Amino acid sequence: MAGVRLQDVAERAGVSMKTVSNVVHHHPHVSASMRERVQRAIDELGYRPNALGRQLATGRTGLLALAFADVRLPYFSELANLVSRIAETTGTGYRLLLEETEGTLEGERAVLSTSEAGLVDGMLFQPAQISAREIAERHGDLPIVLLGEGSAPLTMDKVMIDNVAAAAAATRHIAALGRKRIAFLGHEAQALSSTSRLRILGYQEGLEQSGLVAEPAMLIASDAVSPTASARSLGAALDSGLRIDGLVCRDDLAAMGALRALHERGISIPDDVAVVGWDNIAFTETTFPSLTTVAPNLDQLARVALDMLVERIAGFDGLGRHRVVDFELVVRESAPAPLLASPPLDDAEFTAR
Amino acid sequence: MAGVRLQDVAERAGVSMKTVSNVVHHHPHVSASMRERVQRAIDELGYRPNALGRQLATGRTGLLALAFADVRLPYFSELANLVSRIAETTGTGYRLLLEETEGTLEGERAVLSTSEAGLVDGMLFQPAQISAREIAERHGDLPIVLLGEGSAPLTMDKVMIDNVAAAAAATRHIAALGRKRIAFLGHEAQALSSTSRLRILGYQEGLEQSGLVAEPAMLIASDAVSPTASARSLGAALDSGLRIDGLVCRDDLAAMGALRALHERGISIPDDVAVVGWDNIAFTETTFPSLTTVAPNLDQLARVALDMLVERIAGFDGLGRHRVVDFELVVRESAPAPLLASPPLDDAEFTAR
DNA sequence: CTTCAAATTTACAGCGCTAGAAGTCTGGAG
DNA sequence: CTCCAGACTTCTAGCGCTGTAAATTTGAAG
Repeated sequence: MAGVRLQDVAERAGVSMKTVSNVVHHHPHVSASMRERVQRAIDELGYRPNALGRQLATGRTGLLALAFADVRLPYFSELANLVSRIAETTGTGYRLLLEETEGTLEGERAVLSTSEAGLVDGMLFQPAQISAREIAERHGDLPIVLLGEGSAPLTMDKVMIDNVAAAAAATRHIAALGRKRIAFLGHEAQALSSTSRLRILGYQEGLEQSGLVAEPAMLIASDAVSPTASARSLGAALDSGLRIDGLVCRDDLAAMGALRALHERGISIPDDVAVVGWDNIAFTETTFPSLTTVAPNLDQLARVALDMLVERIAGFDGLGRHRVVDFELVVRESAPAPLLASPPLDDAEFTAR
Repeated sequence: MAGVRLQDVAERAGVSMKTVSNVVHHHPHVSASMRERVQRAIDELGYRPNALGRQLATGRTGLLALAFADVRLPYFSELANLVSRIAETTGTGYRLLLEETEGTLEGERAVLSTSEAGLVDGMLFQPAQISAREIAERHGDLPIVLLGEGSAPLTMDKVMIDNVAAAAAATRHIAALGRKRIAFLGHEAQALSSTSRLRILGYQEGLEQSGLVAEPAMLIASDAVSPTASARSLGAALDSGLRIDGLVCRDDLAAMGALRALHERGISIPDDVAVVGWDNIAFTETTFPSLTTVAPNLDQLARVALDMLVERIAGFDGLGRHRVVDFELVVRESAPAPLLASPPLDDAEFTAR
């Protein structure tokens, strides 16, 4: 059963290898009788084409690397699931190789400089630390599309959402509830990521658009991207006297941590503090209260990224294309829609190009 | 830069391909001067060995398939992260190919019958639907280790935890809090999975060991493995008059849904209802209240599974080995330790073989 | 019955690398 | 100064499949 080669089938059927290959690939120019004869030999021998031989001959592997910090973060696992499902039906049907960088510089370098070439046809990469220059220098000739708002060389493709606009929309949403003391939770204490930077920028913009003033004291950093770390940070801030009535979180994990910290202190959500998260991960639907959150259009993101990657693999080598995909603010219990009064926000405010 | 072959390096250095290959692999019998000369050529040409050629020549790819229902389920993403980290440092350093089955029979069949051979060296597979017989028939000659308590042929390796013992321990833990009406939440309404079956069995055993009686009405099925579905099911059961004071959940997602359903109805946890989850996913630490849960020793599971798989790949072909790994009950707020009175449970009760 | 173009099928040269056999070159022993 | 073991290198096959070009067959027209 194992180790049956194309040649074996060819001999059995009394034809050339190439004819067998044509049959296997449903190529045209194979007469029905021949096709049947070959197929019988294939079945009798239990032949299964060997991927390695094919790959070497064609130079393609049908594999894409998906590189990001950590699959355990729901945003990434949801992305992986989506990309995997879309990739399966895209092009020749790509499969995914999982590459975790742990969000560290070394991890990201490692992902870019695998000593072996040819293993994957292309890569989807969400960098967090590495600089644009290093990405450009290290990627060799591997087709790559970058995800997220990290640093990106002008020569490479990239897909992201408009973080500033989204953060501003989220912040305005809270302000529209009449909140005046709106804090931001969950950015890095050291080495602010570009993601956090943009979101904080948008937060400030949203405050100003709502006639409020940004204060450094309202920025609550967190040690890690995790509910635990965020709960600890917010808890400490509250315990040391910080008074807030609204909270924009860098991501849903931070928001979940916030729910915990607020509950523990008997602070009611959204009555005392309105909370908005970011990413619209599955859990936001069932937390208590459920989370209002910025929902990037992940499906669109994955499709656009894969399309561009497939084009690159096919040989496109123009300058980098930077695509912006939609987001929307999903309103749930933690920061409900403003009751009435203020006119409903225009849709356009929630949807960027 | 791209397309530099071993041969090019050999010519540049004025040596044979084999010598270059020896240098690349740090093989012995290469004089220092020769090594240096070759290395210079490699650096000058920016040579990177092509994985495909190597793979075809050695017959190994260094890839393992990791197949399970859906990466979005935290249990699986945590497993993937762990396996990926351990595999990286195991054997020759394996990398992971992600294969999602969606938990469907077709998905599982597809994973087992990829038409191409040779792509991966082995597979870690957590089946949910497919029968032992079909697994045995379809896997061809691909080395596989099965994960979880699904159906497994006697000829194949498998790693799991003692679900019955764990469910019994969880149930006794709740009973030890003095609860009498302990329900079970989260199994499939149709086509019970083996996982659910074993856990329900253990639940019944735990009840009986605590002098309680199992009642069919206390089994609350759920449409899907998700907090949303479980919240809906439990909510409906409560609304239609079901009275409970304890709840054993099939998994942490069901438990998270339960928290939501109970909160919505103003039922206090753990005062009114004590809840135990299963899997010890990261979120259990920060839900409100935090979740007491059955924690399989995932690290051990991953290591044992990888060890067996590596042995299979190396040629071992003895009968299937079924390994049972440890679990422990992690006690948190949703079902705290019994206050005093009843003697502390013996450790042995929480740790199986 | 030829004849020729179209339709099929075959031959064969790699894709890039590894591994075992075979060859070449040391330096010390005889 | 010759010979030989041991140390290093080179040779030479493939690994299994595909793509191109050439060879063969087929079928309709003449």
